[in-house]
Amino acid sequence: MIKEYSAKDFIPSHIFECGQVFRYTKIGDENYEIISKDKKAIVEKQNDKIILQADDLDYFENYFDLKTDYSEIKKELEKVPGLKDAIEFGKGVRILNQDPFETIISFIISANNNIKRIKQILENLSKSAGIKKDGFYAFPTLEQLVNKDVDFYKQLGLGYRSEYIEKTIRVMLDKQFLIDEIREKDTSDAREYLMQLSGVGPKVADCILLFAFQRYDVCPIDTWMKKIYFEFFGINEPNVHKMRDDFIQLFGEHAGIAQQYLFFYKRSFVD
DNA sequence: AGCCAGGCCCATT
DNA sequence: AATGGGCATGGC
Repeated sequence: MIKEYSAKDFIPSHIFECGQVFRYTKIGDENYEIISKDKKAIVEKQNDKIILQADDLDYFENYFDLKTDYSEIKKELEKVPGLKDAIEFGKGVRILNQDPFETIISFIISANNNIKRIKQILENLSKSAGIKKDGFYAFPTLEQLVNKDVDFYKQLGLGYRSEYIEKTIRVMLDKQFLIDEIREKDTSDAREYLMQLSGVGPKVADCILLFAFQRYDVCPIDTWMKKIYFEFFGINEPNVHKMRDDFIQLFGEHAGIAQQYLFFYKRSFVD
């Protein structure tokens, strides 16, 4: 099925290459293939229209969060000194509604890793544990990973993160961690709950909350945000926790979205 | 060749 | 609560 949408506040390259998601392939100018969970879509921007092609359009309408008005959010954030350039640069960024399980596993793997290799590992994982669909491999489910041991992950190149994934899968299987519990908690409690998982620390927890639970009042502090901190506050702050608090105080309830504009902007100078 | 990557775990203080 | 060392692997 195929359907058209307004391209207001929607630029595929900004959405996919701002670091929130890994299973995408550029197939042309503002034309991307995206795999989420066990579904695939093709997205292309043509002038002021977004053309979306997928078997499950409902899923991807929610995935792209088409109901949220980013003009309002950007208007608020632009008032913060130092954000305007980054927002202008990444004006087509939207925060996706990603699958919680896939996001948890993906961002455990993302820790102290580079994006190119993260993408490769997630493809390896899908190919070797997910089911084959029409022309792609679905992301593995919890059930498909419960029988995998540490060596399985090591062979896929996960390195020392193999133990984290294996433990996390086991805890989920034992029902000591329930994804649905997260929705019931406020952001702070949800963050603590997520950090029970092996391989989930403050930064990964923030990414999961931001990318899979629409919690915008977080601020993932990675190596890039550490570099950006000095530009905003003029000091070299060694305490990551304080950095996060300072950013959230400055950016407000949409700090997580501000962080995405900054991450995308800062990284663009390297690539 | 050596530093770095969307950091976390664990021991120690 | 906070600090510091160690860590698999590969991109650049």
